[in-house]
Amino acid sequence: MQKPNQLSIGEVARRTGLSVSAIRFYEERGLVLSVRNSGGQRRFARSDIRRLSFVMIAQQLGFSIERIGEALKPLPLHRAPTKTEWSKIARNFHDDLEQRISTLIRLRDKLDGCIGCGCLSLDQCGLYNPADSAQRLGTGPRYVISDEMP
Amino acid sequence: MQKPNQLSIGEVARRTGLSVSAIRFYEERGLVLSVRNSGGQRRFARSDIRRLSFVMIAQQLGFSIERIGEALKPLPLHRAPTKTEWSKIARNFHDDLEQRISTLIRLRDKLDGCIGCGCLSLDQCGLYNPADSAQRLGTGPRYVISDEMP
DNA sequence: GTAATTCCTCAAGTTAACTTAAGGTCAAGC
DNA sequence: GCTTGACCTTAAGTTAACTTGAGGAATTAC
Repeated sequence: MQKPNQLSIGEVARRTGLSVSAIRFYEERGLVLSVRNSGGQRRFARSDIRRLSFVMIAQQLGFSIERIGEALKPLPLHRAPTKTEWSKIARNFHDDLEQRISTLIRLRDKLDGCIGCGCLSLDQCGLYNPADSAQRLGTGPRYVISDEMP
Repeated sequence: MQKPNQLSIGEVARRTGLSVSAIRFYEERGLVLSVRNSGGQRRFARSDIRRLSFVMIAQQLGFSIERIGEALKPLPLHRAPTKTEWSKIARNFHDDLEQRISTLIRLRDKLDGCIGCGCLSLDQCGLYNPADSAQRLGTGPRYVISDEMP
């Protein structure tokens, strides 16, 4: 009773390499959408494999699933997107990457300037600039990196 | 009863901009060491301010506290480190940064090559290579990105 | 027709890097 | 001598991205 264009979650898992639980999780977060069959089981479209592949690639590039969800919004759910639609998204990610790279390079250069100077104190070193940081890659709370005076 | 070279945790917090709880946490993780006064309160050395500043800088560069702890191991606890000692560590971080940058650049270039090609599938795209990824920047479990067959 | 898979839905656990809260002690000022 | 304010400890909460487990239906395989 499996229509040709309807994949079970297990099949999608096998084809993408994702775990079943991860796919359910992605659906919960709105990255993919499925329909249910008469027995209440999920059925995915073939095009969702590509969609999920994109999710995995974007994660490798270091994007959060929230960000990826944002990026995927313009794509149609449950219909294969066109090349143009994909490329728009890719270009968007490119710019983001570009920015992260240059931030990192700036920081590295500053570190180079500082090696051996022994000036490691926050007010002098110039390396410590909370504003343009590589921050927010870590996880939990990190509420106040800003200035004092509450 | 505060000796000149003995700072309370509150003072260290004020001078570094860290929160008191963060400093306690760092101590627990071995990034700094304190002694206790007669009443059981922590006393830090002046040199710990610079040590903690370094921790903050390293975090901006995107290093985990575990990694930072490793890096700080060769430094003497509770004695101001020499310039040579500092610069050795900085150089170490530099190499690490260098590597992260080139990985990111490689990925960006691949993305550039892919923009608009519409080939987003894991086996074709060349963008999806779990091995040299920007991975492990995210947080929780991420046990299996590898191949199947358990 | 029944056993073995696969799937479903919660609820709770995991890591990292801290924070917040609760309940009590220490130190400094008046 | 007492009242703030700073400090202490321990336990539990927070985000992200999932996993693991429990208890129960739906499918598939023989």
